[in-house]
This record gives sequence, structure tokens and C-alpha cells, in this order.
Amino acid sequence: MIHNPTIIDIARELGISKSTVSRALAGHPGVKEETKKVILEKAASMRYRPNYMAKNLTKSRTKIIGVVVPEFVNSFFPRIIIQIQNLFESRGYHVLITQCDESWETERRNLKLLEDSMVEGILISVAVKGENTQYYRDLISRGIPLVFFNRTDNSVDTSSVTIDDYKWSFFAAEHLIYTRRKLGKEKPEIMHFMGPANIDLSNIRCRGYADAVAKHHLSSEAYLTVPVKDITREEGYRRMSLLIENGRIPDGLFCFNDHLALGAMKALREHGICVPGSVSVMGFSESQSALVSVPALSSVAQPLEEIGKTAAGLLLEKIENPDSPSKKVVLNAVLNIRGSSDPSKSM
Amino acid sequence: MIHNPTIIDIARELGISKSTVSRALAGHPGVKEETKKVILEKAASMRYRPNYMAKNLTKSRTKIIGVVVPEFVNSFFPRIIIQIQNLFESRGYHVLITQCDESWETERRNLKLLEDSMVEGILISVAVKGENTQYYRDLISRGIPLVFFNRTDNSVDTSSVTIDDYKWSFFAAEHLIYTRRKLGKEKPEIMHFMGPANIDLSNIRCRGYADAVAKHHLSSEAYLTVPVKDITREEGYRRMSLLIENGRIPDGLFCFNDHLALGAMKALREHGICVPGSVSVMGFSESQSALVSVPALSSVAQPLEEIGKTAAGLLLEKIENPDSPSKKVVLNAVLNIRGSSDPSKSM
DNA sequence: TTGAAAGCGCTAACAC
DNA sequence: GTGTTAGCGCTTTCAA
Repeated sequence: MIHNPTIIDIARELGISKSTVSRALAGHPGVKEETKKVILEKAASMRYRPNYMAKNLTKSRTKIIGVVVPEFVNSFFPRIIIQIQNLFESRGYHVLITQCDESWETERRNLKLLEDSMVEGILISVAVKGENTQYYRDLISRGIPLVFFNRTDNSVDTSSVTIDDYKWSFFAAEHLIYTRRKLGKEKPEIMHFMGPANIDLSNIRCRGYADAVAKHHLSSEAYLTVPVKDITREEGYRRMSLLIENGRIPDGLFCFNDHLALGAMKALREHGICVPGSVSVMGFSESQSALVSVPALSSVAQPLEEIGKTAAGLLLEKIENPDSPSKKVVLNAVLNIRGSSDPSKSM
Repeated sequence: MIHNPTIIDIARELGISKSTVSRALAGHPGVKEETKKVILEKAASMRYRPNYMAKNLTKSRTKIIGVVVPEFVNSFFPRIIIQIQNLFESRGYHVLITQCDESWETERRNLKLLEDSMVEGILISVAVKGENTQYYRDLISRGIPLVFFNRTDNSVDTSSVTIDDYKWSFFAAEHLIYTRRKLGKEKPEIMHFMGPANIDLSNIRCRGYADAVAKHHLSSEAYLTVPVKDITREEGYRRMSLLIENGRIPDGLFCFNDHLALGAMKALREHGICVPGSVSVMGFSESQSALVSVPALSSVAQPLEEIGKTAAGLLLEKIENPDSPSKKVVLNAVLNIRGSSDPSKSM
């Protein structure tokens, strides 16, 4: 094992006390310029590197924060995380990233892990609704501030950053209605691929869809809301294939996310059903693939950078001032209309 | 600030010494079952949590390893990282993830950060060729084992995991040649969108392409190798658009990665040029979008899970036995032929 | 302006 | 089996 030089080594070589070395290195006042200079030079020449464990132990601060996301294979969360890192690293913090594969058990393990690492705060996007609510509260009561982003747990009293998923789902569904009407169908059938029930957002987005349909007095037969078991392209493909086989082809389809929508489009294409000629399709949470597909996929784009920055800022606030009031920030989103829903946008 | 209970608090409440508490908690032998039970119960009831900083300080082990990747917005690296996390977390390690946005300066900052956090080892995929070579060596000489994956720096003597990028590029190019020949073009023009020169892989993949073209005595005019400035869809689109304007449409196009290929396909489509009818296109490092595009994109799929597991295993080996010999593991890949290159595979 | 000493929470000889 | 003691590397009173 290589022995790294310590302030004691520096002190010994210079024939002074370690306190002085510590002060000089920390940039504290009350050290003669002369001495300070010598110490700094010596430290550099010895390739001294402070031991953060020791530092943290005495200061009982770690300058580490943790991030917990449900997954990071899609670019969605990584893009947010990059902003979080930017802000915190510029403030001298380290960022510990964990992902839990949509499992609440793993999420809890990650939270434990982060607490063990003595993080000073945690940014979290909830995997499964409800399961860890008490644990979030425990963490906060043990003095570790928590801030939610994107997927929140509203029964916990702390800061959060979201978009208005209800509103944008409503708009998305309404857009499909208007588009189909413009194409001559006065009473279009709008279908919804609803996300898994254990994700809170599934219900919220579904409500937005349902209310839009209700507002326009359109059919809201039960079969029009299709609950899916996971939110992958494969599942979207499978569901739509089944519907086609059963002759249940809607005029418009609003999906919980882009992956489902892209899978559905693939099934429609394979059956020779034209998108958007016969069916208008919309996703949510604009993915990279939305622009690759043919036709390009209409979707609700979230302000990922802003979400990251805002969430990071809110956590920093909580860390620096534990008694600061909680804030629920709701950011704006954008409805990007493309060829998958609107024929006039097709290439 | 909340005061967390320490082993001293437990010892005081129980009227015993802190050493016994420490031993009991660590599961060391030589503690009476009776005592141990009482201590464990007390610890639980006091909601005791060990202080890892103190633990690490005394043991001078942190059980943290670091990961440095060039980016993690594409699913490529995240998928590898998940495997790394799985292995290390099952061994009681924590994994610190950093990304450097393809910048070698940020990469160096990340390495410093990790060293400061006293990681016991680092897994790295190199951003820019050469720039940090000396720094990698320094880290190793300071006792921090380094293992490369995917993008290596061969001038550093340590373990690595890669695929044979040369070979697979050669195969990819050859596949394009065979396909165009089958379509009746005896001397097809195969073009290559070559990655940025500062990424080592760019040159390797380009050599594979060039050698395949040479082997078949085909044209290798300079204009057929197009150096791109970044590896995004936008750049692929831009380059191909320019080529089309200048009437330089090849029979086959092999791209450094899928993004470039997808961008090029978009440009071709917009100009009414049929893929794969007129031009066969291939990407590399299969992305999620490869299956979304129409036609689906042919690409070289890398065994991401295996890369992650193998790299993690190699690092673990280095950590547990610093003198273990370095191993250069080369994994297999798969050439996935789809509709973008082979008309018989089109849907 | 500098040094001595105590202590952050924990582990690990070494005694008893 | 259990307690005592000496650190791990650093910061921070308190004196000088």
C-alpha cells in the first residue's frame, strides 16, 4: 500500500506544527505569508492530497449528495442528472448516482446506501407510488433533506419540481380530437395506452386524457383505456397488434410515453394502417427516437435542463438552510406536433 | 443538526465498553451471545447507523469505486454501468458515476474528484485519445487500479475490455460490398462517415473499412472517407445533405455510429433516394433507435452486459490483488443485418 | 503568528 | 469475554 503524505509529514519536514500546516492549506487567516508560501510549495512538491474522509469526519460534512432515479437507460433522466451534476460540482459537492430499475425495494436499498454514505441531501424521482412514503419521511426527520423531481410523492411534505402532467395530457388528447375532427370525423374514438398503475403519473395522465374526452362528449368506453404492463416499445407493439386483430382500431391514440407510441406505430405500419392518415398517434416525454421514427412522433417535451437545475437549486436551499420552506415548482412543457398525429406535418 | 447515536452512546446506555459494542456490531467472534444480542437490540432501538467516514478512516478503505464515461445520454454506457453496479454493490461497494461530455479536461477533473473521494479503483472509457495518458499512469502508480472498457488507451499497461472494432468494421464494410454486388453493381462505391480524430476508435474503425475496400479492389478515393466533427444525427444529416447536393451519392455507407447513419438516412429519404434500394446504410454500436427507424438500421451490436460484467470483474481482481497481471479481454460482437442495408430484409 | 491538545467515530492490538 | 489504549488525518479551541 502506498502511503500518501499527510499534514504531519509536511509539518515534520518543515519543522513546524501540523496546526499551522492545516491552517495554511485551508487558507485561514493568521498565517504569515512567508510561512504559508513555504507550506504550499512543500505540499505541492510532496504531492500532498487532503484526506476527505478525515476532513469529513471532523467537520461532519461530506459534501456529497445523492440522486435516485427509476432508470437511466433512456436519455430522459441522464439529461436531468447532467444539470444536477453541473450545479453541485460547481459548488464543490460530489454527486452519487443510483438507479433502481423501477423497483421500490431497490429504491429503498439505494436510499440506505446513500444514507450510509452520509449524503447531505437526496434528489429523487419515485419509482413506485406509495411504497417508500414512510421511508422518505424518516430520512427527512433524520435530517437528510429530500427533493422530488418528475415523479413525486405528494404525501411527503418537501420541495418538488414537476410539469403539470394532467394538463399536458389533457392538451395532448384534445389535440388528437381536434386533428381528427379537422379530417372530417366529428366523433373520433380516442384511445389511451395507460402506464402501470403503480406509477403515480399513469393515473394522472390518464385523468387528463379522460377529462379531455369527456369535455368533448366523446366515447369513453372502457376498452378505449388500455392498461399496459410495462412501458416499452415491445409492449406498445404487442397491445396494438392485439387491437388490430380484434378490429379495434381507434382514430387517435395517446400513449403514456414515446416507447409505447413507437411500438404501436410499428404494429400499425406492419398492418398497412396509415399514420397519421387513419390513426393519429401521440407520445409523452419526448424521447430521442421521436425524431427518428417515420413519421416523426408528436410528443410532450419536458424542459429537462430546467428540471435538473431547479431541482438541484431547491435541494441546495434545503441543505444550506434546513428550515427553508418547501416549494412545489411546476414548470412548463411543450406540445410538439409532428407527422404522427397531424397529416399536414408529414414529410 | 441531529446527533446520530454512536457506539459510545450505546456503550454508555448499556454500561459496557465501546470496544465490545464495536466487536458485536462487526460480527467479530469472542463476544458472548447474550451480550451481543443485547447490543444489537439496543443499537436497533436507538436507530444506530455506523459512520462510514470513521470506519473508512481507520480501515483506510472506502469500498467505493469510480466510473468515468464520455457521455451517458445514449443508452450505451448506462447499460454497461448497470452491470458494473450490480457486481460491485453485491460485494458491498458503492459506485460513483461521472461523465465528462467528451471533454478530456472534464475527464481529468472527474478523475481528480474520484481520487479525492478515495476510490479504490476506477473503470474508465476514454474520451479523447492521448490527452490524459500520463494521468492514468499516475493514478496507477499512486495505487489506484484503472481498468479500461470500450474506449481504451493502449499505451497504458492495465486491464481492458473491448470488442475488435477493426474486425467488425471490416465485416460491416464487406457486408455492404457483398450486398451491392448481389444487387448487380460489381464495383460499388462504399463511403465512410469517420468519427472525430481525437477519438481513437475513429481511426480503428476507419482502418477496418479501408482495408475491406482495398481487399476487394474497390475505389478508395479520398472523398469517400468523410470526417465528421461530431457523432450526432444532425451531423449525419448535414453531411449527407451536402453530398446529395454535390451529386456524390455512394452505393453503400458505413458510419462510425448509428446516430450518423440515422441522420444520413433522413437526408436520403427527404431527397427521395431509396434505402436500401439505391443506398445500403450501416451503423455501429447498435442504439435503441436502430429498431425504430424505417427501414430498421443494420448495425454492429456490442455485448453490453458482458462488457460491464467483465470490466467490473477485472477491476475487482486488481483491487483484491494489486499485483495480478493485466488482462486484455476482447469480446465478441454481432453484425445485425436489417432493412437499411439489405433489401431482402425490408419489411 | 504559532503550537499543544482534544476530539470527530471507529478499529485493533494488547492487556486482564 | 471484555476493557484499555492508541491511533486513522484532520480541524479547532485555547494558550503562549
